[in-house]
Amino acid sequence: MSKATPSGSSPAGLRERKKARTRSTVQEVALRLFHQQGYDQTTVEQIAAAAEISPSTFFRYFPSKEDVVLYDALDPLLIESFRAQPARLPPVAAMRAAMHEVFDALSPEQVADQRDRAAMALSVPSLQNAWIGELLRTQLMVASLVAERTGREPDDLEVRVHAGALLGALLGALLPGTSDAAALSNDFVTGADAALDLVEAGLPLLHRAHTKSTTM
Amino acid sequence: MSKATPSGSSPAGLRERKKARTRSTVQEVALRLFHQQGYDQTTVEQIAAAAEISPSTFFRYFPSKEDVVLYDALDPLLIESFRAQPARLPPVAAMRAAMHEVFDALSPEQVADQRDRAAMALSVPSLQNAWIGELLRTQLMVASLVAERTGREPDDLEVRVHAGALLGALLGALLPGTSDAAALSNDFVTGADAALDLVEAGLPLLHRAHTKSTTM
DNA sequence: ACTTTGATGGTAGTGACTGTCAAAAGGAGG
DNA sequence: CCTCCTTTTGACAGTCACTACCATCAAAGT
Repeated sequence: MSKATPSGSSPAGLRERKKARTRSTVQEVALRLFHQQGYDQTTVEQIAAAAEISPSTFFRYFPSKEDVVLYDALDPLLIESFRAQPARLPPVAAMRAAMHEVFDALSPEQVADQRDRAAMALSVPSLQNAWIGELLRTQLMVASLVAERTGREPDDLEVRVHAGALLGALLGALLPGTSDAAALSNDFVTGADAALDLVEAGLPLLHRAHTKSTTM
Repeated sequence: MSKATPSGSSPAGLRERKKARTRSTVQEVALRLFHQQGYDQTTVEQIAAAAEISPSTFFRYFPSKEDVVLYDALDPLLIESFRAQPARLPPVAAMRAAMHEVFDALSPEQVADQRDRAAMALSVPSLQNAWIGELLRTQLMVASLVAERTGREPDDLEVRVHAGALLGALLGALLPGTSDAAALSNDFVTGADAALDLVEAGLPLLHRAHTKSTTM
């Protein structure tokens, strides 16, 4: 009651702001170290030292070393945006719109950071697994969003298969070494777009030889 | 020259057979322990002791604790079968045929083992990630198989997206809690079939409202 | 100022995994 | 059967991620 919010952007108490700042500092420092010496060659102890905190504190901010790389402040935004898309848009279109909305608002610098993080997550084997795991959780969430959007149950077979195909397609496009991909050249938004196009077209490759095998 | 192969099935030297036997013993013992006390509660030391080998030797057979669960002797068979399908079958149909061919040849006991392993891999968080990671590698391989089959390059965008959608769809069907799924009730082959049906049908859910957004 | 709450640093441990080395066991040749 | 070579094994030591547990110290509310 007695306070006017002091410095503007962050509405929360002083304590919370310090926490947020520390978390972001730790992540920055860690990513820098990873970039310099490699992920496996960097110990948590080093990160903690460079960020001027104790190793114990590190694990209070990030449940594991992997999470320093995986933590993405953008995710909630993307979800929110996806959910906010007009209800009648089919899921793929909504996903496309959400991606554009979020990424277009980013500074080039932020986009570069995103790409770096993604590149690292995909190139380091130990991170790969964790990253994909993250994607899985995303799939489940996307499934429930798709469910919302189509008025079905989140554990409906069609919904899950749909979400899986959607995510899998995106992943396929983003994977390192995909050729067509403007994905690699500029922003991966372009690559993702291309993938979504394919899904919308019904994965044409599938139907080349139009063999309809009965359910058995 | 001087020896007739003594016991039939395994053509290799005595040494190799012992290795194979040990590996399979270790896996059996480990899975039993995991089933009894849980994955996280079982230490490598315990497994080694129960299998009557040293901890060092354990890691010579399996690069990590996770791999004891993940190692699947069936994978190569599935790949071989997929590859052996008639060339003109579209990939989804080929995948379906391969799955049936391999799983139909299994004893009910083996099928049960498969399901147990899958259930464990999906329910234990640490294993989830590793398992999905394994799937990723599978995706890349499926991509190259699809490439063979369609005469395209393995790093072609369409090929990768296709493989991703295929795997993602399967994953969506197999995920715990999927409702329609005969997947859970009997064999997951049925669930997988249903998923493949959906993909073959072009993911109908997608096209409800036929909004065609231009590539931008 | 006083209390309660929550964040921090330190210490001690567990457990997965790695590297090295010497001993045992498989396999080929005399 | 004995010898030489290769591979497999076990034991030891060490690293590192991660987990309590505890005492200290800063923030928030009264």
